[in-house]
Amino acid sequence: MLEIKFVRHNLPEIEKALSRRGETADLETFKQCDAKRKTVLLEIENLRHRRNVVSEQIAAMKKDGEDADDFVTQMREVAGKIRELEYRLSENENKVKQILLGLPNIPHKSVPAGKDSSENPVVKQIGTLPDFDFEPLPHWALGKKLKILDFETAAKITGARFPLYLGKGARLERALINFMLDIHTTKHGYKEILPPFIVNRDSMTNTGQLPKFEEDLFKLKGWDYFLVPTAEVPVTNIHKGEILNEEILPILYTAYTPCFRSEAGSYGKDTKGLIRQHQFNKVELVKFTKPETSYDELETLLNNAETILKILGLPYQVVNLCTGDLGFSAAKTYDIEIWMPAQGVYREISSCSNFESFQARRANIRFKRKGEKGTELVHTLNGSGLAVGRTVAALLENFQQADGSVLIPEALWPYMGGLEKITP
RNA sequence: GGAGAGAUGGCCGAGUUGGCUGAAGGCGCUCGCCUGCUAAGCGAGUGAGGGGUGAAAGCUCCUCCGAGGGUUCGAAUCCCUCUCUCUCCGCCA
Repeated sequence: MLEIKFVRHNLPEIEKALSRRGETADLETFKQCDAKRKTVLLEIENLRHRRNVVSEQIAAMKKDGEDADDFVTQMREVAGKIRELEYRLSENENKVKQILLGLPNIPHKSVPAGKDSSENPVVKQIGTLPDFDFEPLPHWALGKKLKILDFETAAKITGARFPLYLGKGARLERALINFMLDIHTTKHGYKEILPPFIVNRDSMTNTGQLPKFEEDLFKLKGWDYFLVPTAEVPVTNIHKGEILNEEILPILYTAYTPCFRSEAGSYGKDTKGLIRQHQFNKVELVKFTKPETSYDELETLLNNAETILKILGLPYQVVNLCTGDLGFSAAKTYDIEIWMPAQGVYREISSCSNFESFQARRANIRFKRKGEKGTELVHTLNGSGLAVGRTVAALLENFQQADGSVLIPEALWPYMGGLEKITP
């Protein structure tokens, strides 16, 4: 959410930012309701003041045994008027709030203009692409041959777009989760979190999934609860409503969770393999920072995620999401895209974003500077470090051998019980 | 699932026959004093959000005692609903 004062005084800029993202909003209604809200509020405050003063007077008179009936009658009328105005106020406030909740974040000035993902500039490319002297298989075919992935059985158990890992495949997934968490906690200074996998509506609203994107979520029947689409939601909400001390910032959390996404509107896209599933595992990085350091922290967050790929030896590129591709809550996002040789494309494996105060304002996460009065909103950031299923897919495809086996990166050997290679 | 207790400021904790209590007291924190050092001591200050006014310091008004609603001239205090926490019983990984 953007600050109401900012929106109020920068309507043209908001409009411009919206159009850069290819979006629109009903700013005219916002203007009207906001103005109305203010005049009504002023009127209410005046009446409340009068009521407070006279009520005190009534108290004094009663104490002295005087008759205050006239004042009481008067105030009865005032109370009625206040009630009426309060109703009108809340009507306008609700409209204003709904519009505010529907406004996406303002892109940072370093975000390039563009209409969609095809216009995301590549920031860097790391690693060398594998050069096969045979036709590389897609990971789903490898998974089947190696008997470590079985999507047919998963479909039998649940339905389409669910993974079933078997044997070494299950072990590999678990190894990667532990490996990633270990790197982030021991090398990068993050604190490990294991959060609830189900969250309430308030938490989803704070991070921006709601109210706009409810159709992307799995909702529990009979509860106003949702399955987490990313650990970002429960972890960011750890500090909701809190006023943090300056000294404890930045706060760095890393968390493994499964992620559940309805993938509404993506039918027919990436139907094969581990790329687009209703359930996948992810290790997430979350930061709470002071405003002046958040963009530096975004760079280190990106580096922390990249480190995983560097250690694993997987080739990737980093793109800077353009205005048209930027997520709703983000002010700036880098995507890390992993090379998938069988398809000959780069696929997103991590998304690292600075939300500035957008989520903090909704979640009311503030901090206090030492020796200064008042509070400020923190900046929140997060990024995948990394999506585990897609990492498995990338490992299989990039490290496949002519004999159908797949080499396991050395860093994972201890996590695989010494296994260096998966063979059919 | 059954029975009961509770939710107050950064923290602890008073306040429920409704009326100068935005909230005593303590801790913590900030500034000053004192003090060979440390500790202790003394003095002052110290919630948040919003509005008006002002160049600013400030002054002033409104709101907030888990959330929402109600009663009342007036509610932290009374009533209702919800959420959460704790205790006991039951059940259970």
